Amino acid sequence: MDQTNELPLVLRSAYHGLHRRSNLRFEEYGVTADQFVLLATLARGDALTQRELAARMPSDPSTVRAMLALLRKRGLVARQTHPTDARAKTVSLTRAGRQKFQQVWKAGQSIRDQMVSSLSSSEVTTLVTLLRRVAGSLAELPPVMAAAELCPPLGDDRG
Amino acid sequence: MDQTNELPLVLRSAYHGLHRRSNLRFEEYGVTADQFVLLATLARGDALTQRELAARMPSDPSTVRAMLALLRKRGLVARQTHPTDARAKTVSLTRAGRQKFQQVWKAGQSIRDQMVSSLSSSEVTTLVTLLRRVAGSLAELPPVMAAAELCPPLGDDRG
DNA sequence: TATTGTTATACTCTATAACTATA
DNA sequence: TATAGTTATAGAGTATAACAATA
Repeated sequence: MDQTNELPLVLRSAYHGLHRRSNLRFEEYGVTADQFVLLATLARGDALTQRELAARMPSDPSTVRAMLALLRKRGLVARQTHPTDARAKTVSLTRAGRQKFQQVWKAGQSIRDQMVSSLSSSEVTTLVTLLRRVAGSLAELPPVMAAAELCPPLGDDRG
Repeated sequence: MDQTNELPLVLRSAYHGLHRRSNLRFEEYGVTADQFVLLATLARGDALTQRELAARMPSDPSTVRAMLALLRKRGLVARQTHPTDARAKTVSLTRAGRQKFQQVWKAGQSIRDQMVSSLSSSEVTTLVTLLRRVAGSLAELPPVMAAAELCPPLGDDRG
């Protein structure tokens, strides 16, 4: 029997559980689960432009902007003008932001442990590998669709 | 190397891609990805109470209530008073709701296909199995934690 | 007393469109 | 022309607390 039909719902269940539990656990630190993902992404690769940040999380650029406004107000992230591109701004963690990230990372350890409590370590590796492939498949629009939607049918194939 | 640390982020990436793509695809049908999950849950087990519905999706009861208000206004779901419990109300798909669900289910097929395009069928089975276990581990509060948070340390073990 | 659902309320995330400034 | 970011705006999901009705 093909389990493809069940994959979306079980993926949602797993993510929802993680998200909900993270929000509860992180509440005392004053950050949401999504804000933590932003902090974690900056901790991995500092001084990203807002668009790079959005692409890596992943999230929408305008969503990221709204999140950054909240985090900046709280002094956890700061902006600098991009060294070579005057349009762009780079974003990085402040000292307080790095500290907050480390605290929350530590607070989240029990959730990560819980999450894999019914998996062997090789199963964890398998799961990460398969999820990475799924994420990759869903990341960009498939070229066929993108092309089909951009180009109306042509009468001939000049050009 | 332990990949547990990466699991949350890659789980989020996969889910985010699915969610975003579903919202785009379902837009012409006037339903969101989350509303579709609600319709799908009712399609599987009709005449649920709102709490059962929330538990199965999974989602928060008050979130489900807000979603139901939107879907009821559009004639896709209807409520009946529970046969034996006058407090409760059961929710079910209307004729239009069933039809909408089938349309959107069909529209989502290409997303489900895309999602597993880089997986063999046995890998799909493995992924569903592992995700189901992760979802189960995160579903309820672990008894140890729940007990620890409710009960301050005792000086003796009477009772 | 505990539970189902409602009401009121608020915040976060998400996303689009029109716009400015720069490449 | 295309891109980075802002502004304004809107809607959806999430969640809590106080409340009424019922078990």
